[in-house]
Amino acid sequence: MSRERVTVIDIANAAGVSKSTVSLVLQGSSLVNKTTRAKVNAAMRELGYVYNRGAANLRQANAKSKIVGMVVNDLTNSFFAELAVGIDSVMQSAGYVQFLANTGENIDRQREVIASMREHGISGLIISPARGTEAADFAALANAGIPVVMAVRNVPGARVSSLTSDNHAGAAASVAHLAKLGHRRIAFLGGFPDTAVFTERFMGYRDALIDAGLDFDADLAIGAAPSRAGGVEAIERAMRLAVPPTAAVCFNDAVAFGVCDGLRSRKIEPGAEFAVVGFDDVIEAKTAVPALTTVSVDPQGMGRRTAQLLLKQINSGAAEPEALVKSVRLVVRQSCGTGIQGGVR
Amino acid sequence: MSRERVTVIDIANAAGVSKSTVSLVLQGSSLVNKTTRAKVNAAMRELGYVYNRGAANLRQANAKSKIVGMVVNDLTNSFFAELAVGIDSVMQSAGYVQFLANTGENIDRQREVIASMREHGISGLIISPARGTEAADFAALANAGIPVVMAVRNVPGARVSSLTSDNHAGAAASVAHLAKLGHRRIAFLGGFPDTAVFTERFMGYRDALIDAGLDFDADLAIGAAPSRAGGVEAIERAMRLAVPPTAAVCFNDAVAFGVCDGLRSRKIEPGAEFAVVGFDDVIEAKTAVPALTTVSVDPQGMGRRTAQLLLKQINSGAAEPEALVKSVRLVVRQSCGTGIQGGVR
DNA sequence: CTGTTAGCGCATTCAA
DNA sequence: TTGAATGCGCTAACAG
Repeated sequence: MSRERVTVIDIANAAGVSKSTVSLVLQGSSLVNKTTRAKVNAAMRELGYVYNRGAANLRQANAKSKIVGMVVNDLTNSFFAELAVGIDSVMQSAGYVQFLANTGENIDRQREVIASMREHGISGLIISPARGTEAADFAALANAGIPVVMAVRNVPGARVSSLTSDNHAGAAASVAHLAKLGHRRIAFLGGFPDTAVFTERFMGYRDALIDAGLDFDADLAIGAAPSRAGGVEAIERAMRLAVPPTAAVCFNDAVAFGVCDGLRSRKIEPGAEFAVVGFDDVIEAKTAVPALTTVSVDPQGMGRRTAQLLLKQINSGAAEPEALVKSVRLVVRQSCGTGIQGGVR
Repeated sequence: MSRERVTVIDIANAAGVSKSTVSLVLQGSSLVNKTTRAKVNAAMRELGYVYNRGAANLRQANAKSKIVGMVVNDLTNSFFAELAVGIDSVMQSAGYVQFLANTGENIDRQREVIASMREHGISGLIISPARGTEAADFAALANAGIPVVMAVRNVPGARVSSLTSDNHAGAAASVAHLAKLGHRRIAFLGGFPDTAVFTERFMGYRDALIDAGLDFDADLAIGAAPSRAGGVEAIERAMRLAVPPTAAVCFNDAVAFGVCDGLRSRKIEPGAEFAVVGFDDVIEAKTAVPALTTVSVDPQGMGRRTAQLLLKQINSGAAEPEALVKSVRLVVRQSCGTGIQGGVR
């Protein structure tokens, strides 16, 4: 039954009052009589009235729409899924609804969805930009006074807020941790030097080596796919060196898993005989490999902070002040869980 | 610079035409002169005009809003994240934008977000309902002629479309597979009998045993948490039986991992000496354990089909016909990947 | 406390 | 081919 839309005027008639009285009731105004209010509410319930935010928003001069956009480069990556959940959590509490779009690193799609979201009246945007995103992609938004905050990834020239994790510090902390355990040959395994994230982590590793009074040996930095297979490959190459490492900082946890696989196939027990540290990118909180030290970023917490930052910008009206926030919770810990919590469908 | 909103009238003035001419250009009408069209387009570009879909939609009598809602019980579970990506993919292609909300199994939140989405004018809803969802939760939507399709989970009494996977057939296929390999003592490990999914899989297991001419032995059905730890626990109990099993159907892949862990700690090689089959719920496509047979549901494909179903319902106008679709791709395969693809931030 | 009037940005008649 | 008028559902002034 595609019922006709029930409008304020319908319920006004039903309640025997005028539209504006109904409007006042809707806004919870105290200027309306209790009994009148009750009658109006009753009518709304009976007729199945639903508030039309689109119309309301249209009327207000330059109101904020209680809608935000959220575009993610890869929701398939559970890091971003967790990020989305964190964002969603605070947005819901703040009475917002969010558009979600997955770009899959496709920049044309990204442009389309941003344009589409604008037409739909978002009052803010959180974006983890696809590779190749340019500062110009945010010009229109910024120009229209719509706050944008970038999460996880950053686009150099863009004059918008951003919230990224401190990759440099994380890698440095990992090295310091291993150095303190007595390791002197520490490898950096996995990843390709074509991303900002890689560069940051690698530089952190490099700088920390020097800080710890250790030499930087280029042979110990072995690039490989940021996957489990890549980790296997990298550790194989590493162990074939004349003087193999005794510990490794891995580009991410997938690589770290692969490194553990490779070590085990050589009858070396990871953790005990060979120390492995990995960034919690892929599997993060849900999984933990015993005796594997991880650098954790808490994607949900990052999402919440991102959302809060956007809300602040929206409310402050002046979206001008582009706060370039950096760093989030990032701890080196010894994990000991049994891994892979049971998600249930 | 919180610029004033640029409206059709602004660009009409700039182009030296009337508002309705602009409107015609916006709709790509062929009733407008080429040069005029060019002038209008130029003006739009210069002034940075953005189409206001809210207003446009308000004007039309009972237009469909090109917005759909999507509420998920747990986006943290990568099965649902993949599902969301599949849905997003076809919705984007169809020119829709989608609201996303994560309920975290909280039914009050679910009611709130559904109400909120209605107020924002969704023209359809895809929902993987939180536990405890009642048929009545969809009454308002259905009454307003807004199509709803449930994904993955089903709510018995609800008169809305749904798309669920064929759990019974999957479990049965697993048993048949193991029986053909010569196994006669096949266990069902993990999960708790408080969910429909468990019941369906368990019944599939049970029915298939009988079909294969094997006895159903209640001792071989061992409940445990649907997690890796649960899998360890279940296989421990199973192997302590007087006549232990030689193969197992696991409630999900997390359990299967745990079972493999448990077997290895007993120096039994999973796959070779003991056959393990698990549903791909948690880690699905991204991970694969060598020599572990999995029953795969392809969440993205399921998402795409779900979205298509919703679009069909939206376009058919009459949302009445609640098609109770069932079953999606579900194959028994021998996986052999290295597992955990490298997601990159 | 409640009703009247006007208009948000747009699309759709109807004339010109 | 284009301009003038009308209304979608709602809020914002004012009057009463």
